Amino acid sequence: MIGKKTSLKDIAQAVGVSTALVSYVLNNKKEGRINKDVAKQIRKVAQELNYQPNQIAKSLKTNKTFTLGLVVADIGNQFSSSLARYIEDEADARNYTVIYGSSEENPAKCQKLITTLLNRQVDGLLICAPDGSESQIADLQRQHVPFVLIDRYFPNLKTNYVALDNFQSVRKAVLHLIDSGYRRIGLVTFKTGLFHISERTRGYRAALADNAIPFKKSWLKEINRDNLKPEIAKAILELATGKNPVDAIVFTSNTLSINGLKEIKKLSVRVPDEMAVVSFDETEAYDLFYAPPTYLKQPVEEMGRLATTILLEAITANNRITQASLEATLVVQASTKPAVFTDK
Amino acid sequence: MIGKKTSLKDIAQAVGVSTALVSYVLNNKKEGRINKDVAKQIRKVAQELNYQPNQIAKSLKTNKTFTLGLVVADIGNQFSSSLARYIEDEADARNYTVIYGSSEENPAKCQKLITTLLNRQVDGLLICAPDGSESQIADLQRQHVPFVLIDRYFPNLKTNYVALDNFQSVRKAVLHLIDSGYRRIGLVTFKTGLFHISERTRGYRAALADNAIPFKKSWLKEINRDNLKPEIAKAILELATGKNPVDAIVFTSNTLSINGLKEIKKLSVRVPDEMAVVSFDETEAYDLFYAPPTYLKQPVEEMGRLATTILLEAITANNRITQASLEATLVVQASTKPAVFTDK
DNA sequence: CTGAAAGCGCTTACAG
DNA sequence: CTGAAAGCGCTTACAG
Repeated sequence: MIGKKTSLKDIAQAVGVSTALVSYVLNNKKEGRINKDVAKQIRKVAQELNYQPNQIAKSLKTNKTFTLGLVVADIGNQFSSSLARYIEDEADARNYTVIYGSSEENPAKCQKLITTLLNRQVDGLLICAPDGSESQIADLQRQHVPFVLIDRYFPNLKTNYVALDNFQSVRKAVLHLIDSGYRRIGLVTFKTGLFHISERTRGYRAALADNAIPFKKSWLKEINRDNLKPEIAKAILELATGKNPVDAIVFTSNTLSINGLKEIKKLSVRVPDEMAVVSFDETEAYDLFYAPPTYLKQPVEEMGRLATTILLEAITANNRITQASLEATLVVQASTKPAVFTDK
Repeated sequence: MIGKKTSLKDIAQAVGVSTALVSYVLNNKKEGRINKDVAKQIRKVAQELNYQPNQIAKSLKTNKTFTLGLVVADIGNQFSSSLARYIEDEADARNYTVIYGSSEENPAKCQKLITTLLNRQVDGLLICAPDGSESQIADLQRQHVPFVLIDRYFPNLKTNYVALDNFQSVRKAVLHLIDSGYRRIGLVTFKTGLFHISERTRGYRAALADNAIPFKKSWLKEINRDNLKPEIAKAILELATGKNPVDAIVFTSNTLSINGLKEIKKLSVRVPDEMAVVSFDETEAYDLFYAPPTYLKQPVEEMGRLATTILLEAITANNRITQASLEATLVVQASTKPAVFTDK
C-alpha cells in the first residue's frame, strides 16, 4: 500500500460532519434525504483532497472485493492470454478486477493458486482445470465457492462451465477431410486424462465410423506434454512414412499444430497434395506457412465473456448451474483441398 | 468473498485463549516466549477448523497487500503475455500476487487502470507506459508510489525502469545486414512519440552513417497502429518495388514482422535472395516461414524478473533509483545471408 | 436531515 | 507466558 491518503475522516473533519454522512454522500445512498448544500460541500472537499476510497477497508466491511480469480494453464501461451484478455475486458466493464495465475497443467500448483486466490477473498473463480484437479474442484463445490470452469470440465461433476463441444468440432473437421477425398486420416493429440481431449478423439473416431473407414491404431498419436518436440517429430515421421501412412492430419491444439507443421516442413511433405492438415485455434502466424492451414476456430471471446457473465450471476444469485457448449468454426484454407461433396 | 470461514476468534474460543495469542502463534511471532503446549493446541485446532487467514483484514491493519499492479499494452499479445508470465512467476516466488490490466496503448485507459490498481491498494506498479502517459507517470512519482517502467520509459523522468537498449540492438541488426553485403536497408516501425521506438530508428540511422551509406527518406516506413494492415501492405510494396527499392528490411516489432512477412510472401519476393529480413521478438511460428527470419531476441524473462525485483526493493527500501538497459541478442537464421566480414 | 456506535478480522504495543 | 484494548478505513442499522 502506498502513502498516506485522505480518508473519510479527513473529509468529515474538514466539512464538520460525521464520517457516516460523508460515506452516504459519496456512495449516493439515502438519495433525497441529505441536505443539498452539505452534500455539495462534501463532494467539493472530497475532490479537493483527491479522495480515493480504500477498497480494502470497504471489502472488509461489505464482504465483497469485486475481484475475480483466474487460473489459466499458462498465461504465456496464445489461448490462455487471449482468453484472459476477454475476461479482463468483460470484468472491467462490470467494475471487477482480475487476479490471475498459471497452473502450468500441474494440479499441485493449481491447488496452491486456488488457496492463494481464496485467501485474497476473491468473489469467485474462473478455472482452466488441469489434469488431476477434479477433487480440488469438488472441494470448491462443497465449500459453495462460486466458480466457472473454462475450456475443461469434469463430466462427473455438476458445475458451471463454458467449454467447446469438442466432439462435434473435431468430428466436423474430420468430415470436411473425408468430404474432400481424404481417407487415411491421422490425429495428433495429447496423452492426458482430461475429458475435453478424449472428446476430441471420440469426435475423430465417430467421423471415421460414420463413413465406414476402419480406424488404424497407428493413426492416433498421443503426445506427452513433457516431451513435446521429440514425440511430435516421431509422430509426424511415422504418420508420413510409416507402415500405414496417412494423407491427412488433424491436430488438437495450437502448440501441436505449430510444432507439427514445422516437422512436416522439415520432411518436405507437400501440403495439401501429399498431406492435408487441420489445425486447432487461431494464430496470426499460421499465414506464414506456405499453405495456411485450415483450422478449428474456438470462440475464445465468447468463452471468456460468457464465463465471466455466468460467474457474476453465480456470485449474486447463488442458485442455477449453467453449462455452455460452444461449437468451433471450421475455417477452410489452403492446407486442405476443397470439399467434393457439399451435402454433409 | 466466499462463505463464512473460521476466524482467529473461532480458534481462540475453541482453545480458550485470546485472539492475540492465536495471532502470535500462527505468525510465529514471539518465538520462544509462548507455552509450547498452548501453541501446539492452537495449531492443531487451526488445522482442524481449516483456518485460512483473511488477507483483506490483514492488509487493512498492516498496510501491505502483497499485491503488485501490472499495466501491459495488451495481455492478448505475445510480448505482453510472456512478460506477464515471468512477472507472475517471480512475484509468486516472493509471495506476491499480480493484478493486471491492458492499456491498449491508450493513455486514458492507462490512467483509469492505475487509479483502479491504487484503490485496490497494490504495494507497487509495473507499467508498460503508452504514448501520452508521461504526465501520469510524473504524478505517480510525485505521490511517491513505488513503480518500475518496463519496455518503455521517459528520458525526462528519473524513474526506475527496465528496458531494451533499443539503439544498440537495432544498430547491431543493421550492422549485421551491412556485413552481409546489404546496402539498401529499409526500416518498418511505428509512428509514435514513444522514446523506445525513436531509439530504434536512431540505431538504424547510426549504423548506416557508420558505413557512409546515405539514408533515403523512402526507406523509413512509419506505420500507424490504428491502420496497421493497409499501411504495412503499402509500405512493403513501396520498399520492394518503389523508386528506391531496398534489398533488406528491419522490422521493429513482432506484429510488424508477422504482417510484413505476410506481405512479402504475397508479393513473391524471395527471401533472402531478393530481400533480407530482420524481425523483432521471438515467436515459435517464425519457423513456419520458408526462410525463418533472423531476429532480435529481447531478454523478456530477464526484463520481467528484474523489474519485479527492483519493484520489491523499491517497496521495502524507498530510496535508490535503478535503471537497467538490456541488449537484445541477434539470432541469425535463414532470412539473411551469413556475414561476409566478421571484424565488426 | 444527521450522528454515535458497532463491527468486519486482523495486528501489536502495552501492561501484567 | 498471556490478555485487554485500540485501531486500520470503511458501512450501516438505529435513534433522534
